[in-house]
Amino acid sequence: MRISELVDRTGVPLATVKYYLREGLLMPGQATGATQADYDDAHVERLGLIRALIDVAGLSVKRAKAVIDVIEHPESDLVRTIGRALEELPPYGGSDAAEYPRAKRAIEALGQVYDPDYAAVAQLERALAAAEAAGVPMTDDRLRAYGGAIMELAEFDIGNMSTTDPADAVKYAVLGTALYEPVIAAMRRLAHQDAVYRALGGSS
Amino acid sequence: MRISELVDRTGVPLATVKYYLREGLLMPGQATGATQADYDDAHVERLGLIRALIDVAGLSVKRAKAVIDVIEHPESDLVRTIGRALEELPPYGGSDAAEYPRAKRAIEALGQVYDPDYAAVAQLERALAAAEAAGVPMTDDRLRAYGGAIMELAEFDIGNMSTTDPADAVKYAVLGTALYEPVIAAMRRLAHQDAVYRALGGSS
DNA sequence: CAGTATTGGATAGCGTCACTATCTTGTCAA
DNA sequence: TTGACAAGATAGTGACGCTATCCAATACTG
Repeated sequence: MRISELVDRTGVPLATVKYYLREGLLMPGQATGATQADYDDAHVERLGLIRALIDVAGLSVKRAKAVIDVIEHPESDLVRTIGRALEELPPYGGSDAAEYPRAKRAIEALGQVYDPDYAAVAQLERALAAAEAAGVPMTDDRLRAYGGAIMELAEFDIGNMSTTDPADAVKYAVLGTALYEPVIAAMRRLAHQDAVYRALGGSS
Repeated sequence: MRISELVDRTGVPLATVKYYLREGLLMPGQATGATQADYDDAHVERLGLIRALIDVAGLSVKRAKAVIDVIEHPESDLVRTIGRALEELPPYGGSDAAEYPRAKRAIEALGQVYDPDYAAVAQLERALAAAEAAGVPMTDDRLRAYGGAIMELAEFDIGNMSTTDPADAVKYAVLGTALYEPVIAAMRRLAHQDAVYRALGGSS
């Protein structure tokens, strides 16, 4: 299809499609001449992915490109590849303190291995520090309650991951992380409302 | 304390503190003269909250102000007040479609009440649509697994909410939502890594 | 085959945002 | 009384994510 049809099918403005092409988020079409190129369903899908990463997952254009690059060119080492992609996902790590006391305590309380090289450790530290600074610190009780529920989530995710195709596993892991976090957040908010509603016996 | 001490204690640059004052995020100090004002621990705490909302929860300055306003001046109707604050939290709802088929199906599958007026319904719809568009659609299996785990989270949260002091409840609900979502996201990522690590038998 | 439309490619501009810097005027403290 | 600091106002900055315009080279259309 021509670029105008791609624009029509996705709803993404022409100028923006060209911008994504320039930035390397969208692969160029098959050139059929000096001023013409063919686009196909892969381009439609890619635009969907780009918008999902930018609009829903909240990534910047640059980080979205990094994530797409990782998915397109996975390394042989699965765990490292996924780790690399996850570092592009928000929240982003600023200065690396090399010391994450809150995160360390939490992780060890849950019986997990504490490895300060994981980007998520720094993320957890900052999230915990922020909650503390704002006056709603993490308690041991809550840590235990959250830990159990989150283990459930994680075990389902990992259990459903393809172990045969590494490229698929990377895509699943990265998109699963980036795109299901908003799903989980929304579901939690709804569950809160439901719980409050039931706690109040259905009255406003 | 003087403004310079506030700057030193929080690490927030002077120009930025003035900016927050201008924008109404930070309450003015007690004026002791035409060019002098006193700041106290409440100001230090507020700056911590502002940075937590902006840097960790990812709010814009304007939305952070809206959240702070709600916490400071809660209405009598608890549920409505919390709802108002939650709409300021990302991800933000764009055009209201009034029809949320994916979210409706999911919510009813979990046995909750579907009310399209909740902002979180639109958020869930967009998150589900994005996952679908990106090629990792929500399955019934996953919905059930997530639903159970998330109910656990929500029940703990609501169970620990103060039912006596409305102002406290609002603060707890809003900050709990805004600041614990990053905590949960980080914990899930770590749980993923832990699960993969154990699935691979400890080898890299 | 003339004429209009469309494309790819390049470049420049725009609006928002979150600061940041400067300047003025007043004031406190030594 | 002098020099550092403060408040308040205003303008500027750099990044970001588009968006608009131009141009030359085709491609369809009648």
